[in-house]
Amino acid sequence: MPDSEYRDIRQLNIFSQMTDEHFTSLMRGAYIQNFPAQIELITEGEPSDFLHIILSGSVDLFSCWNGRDSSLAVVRPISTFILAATIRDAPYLMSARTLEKSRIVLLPSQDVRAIFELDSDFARAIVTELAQCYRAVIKTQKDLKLRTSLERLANYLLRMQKRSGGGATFELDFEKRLLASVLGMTPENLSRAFKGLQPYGVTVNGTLISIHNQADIERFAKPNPLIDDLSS
Amino acid sequence: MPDSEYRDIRQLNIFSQMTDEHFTSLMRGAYIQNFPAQIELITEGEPSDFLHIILSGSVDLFSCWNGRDSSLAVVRPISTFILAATIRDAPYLMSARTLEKSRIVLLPSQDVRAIFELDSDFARAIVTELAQCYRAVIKTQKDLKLRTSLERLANYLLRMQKRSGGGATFELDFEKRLLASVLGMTPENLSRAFKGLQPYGVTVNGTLISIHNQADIERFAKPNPLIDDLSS
DNA sequence: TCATAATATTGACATATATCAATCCATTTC
DNA sequence: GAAATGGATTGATATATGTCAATATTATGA
Repeated sequence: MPDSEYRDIRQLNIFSQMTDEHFTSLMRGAYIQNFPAQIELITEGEPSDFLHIILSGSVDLFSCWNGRDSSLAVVRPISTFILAATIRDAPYLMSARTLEKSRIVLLPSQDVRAIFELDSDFARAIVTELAQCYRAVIKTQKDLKLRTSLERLANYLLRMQKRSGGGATFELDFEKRLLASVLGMTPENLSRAFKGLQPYGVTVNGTLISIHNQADIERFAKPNPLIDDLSS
Repeated sequence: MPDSEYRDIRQLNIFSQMTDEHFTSLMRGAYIQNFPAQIELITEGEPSDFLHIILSGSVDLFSCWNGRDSSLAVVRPISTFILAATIRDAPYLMSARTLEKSRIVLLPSQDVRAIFELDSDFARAIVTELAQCYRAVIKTQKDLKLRTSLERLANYLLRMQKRSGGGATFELDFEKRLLASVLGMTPENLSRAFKGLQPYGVTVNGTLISIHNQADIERFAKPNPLIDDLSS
């Protein structure tokens, strides 16, 4: 593994406070791999053998039941995923597949749990991380239960706008079919939802979104930090 | 606080491994109170001043947005709630209200965080707890996104049946209006959903549920441990 | 015990969302 | 560059779910 990647991983909140010795020991057991697009990295229900770290590319976390499937989240660099399953030594609740060519680090779950027992700063960092993940899912659940699909789309666009600098135009960062699934709707409905936002000054051209009237769309979307603030 | 309650709290997973000294110190700062029904204990958005422990009664965790509201969970004894907000020193994401007369312990969040820094066994116990909470919410999200309301109800009934011993009849443990909100539907729709399960051998009489044909309802509900197992 | 209030149910209807089929459009592949 | 592929859009329609109003049922308190 190149030094720059090693340092990038070290700077993740979850690893930044642990001792050098423990970090080195964790990394010694790491596998690093480049995966092509559309590879299933993880299948729900299987034992959680590895904690994953995504260094480049993007990964879709999804789940299937009774012939249906739904995307729960898209993970981007640099972050870990499947932490809770690793810690609890429990089966994966979601499957994961690469959306594009992606570089992934695999840390054996056993090693992670062993260091977790040894290094209490690592344990505390995991607490903080899990608490944040938990709160993120609660926010998603509120989004799903309290909002219509049109409202979810409007707020999603405002979050993306903020994340990409706040300008009037920005790009969607994955295809609409996937976005529909993340937002809990069908692709057809997403198309119609985009049309439904036109009266509020939102236009779409391929993956390019333009917000012509910020006040209008915000008045409709009513974004709320307790649902839409990604941090905190 | 009576000794028996003190011991009950001590036996919660999150507290059972910490030193006596730290536990005693935590409990010294605790407030214990009996609340009547329908008291709002917590309001979303406010700073998380206390970690709550419910000793008796029941508490509804809910959230509001744009004039709508939805119940996210019902908490029963003996357990803690609002752990993630306490740990992150972040605002509550949900409100909480007593559903009936309830006995609640309030632990100042500052104290919890202080002991969290001192006692690494406590920190590790919190990791385990948060990982479980996280996985529980992910399961709920899968339930919401992958199932229709009829399927959610069917699986909910199967979970309750299991929890109450597995017999053919059992009681709902809160009113249907609340159940509807927890399941993400309206009370009217819940009524119709109960009717919709009759062809699968489910009958309802007030709060008493009877499952006349276990195989039939299971064939319809298709329960899945990755969604419906409360533990793991 | 009755009176009152709250919850639950039902029916009629409106809206939201999904499904299916056809077409359009962009991209890839040869 | 033409064909082929897969995603995106559109229209027609079906289904699921929500809303409103009326009534029934249950719980509550004087």
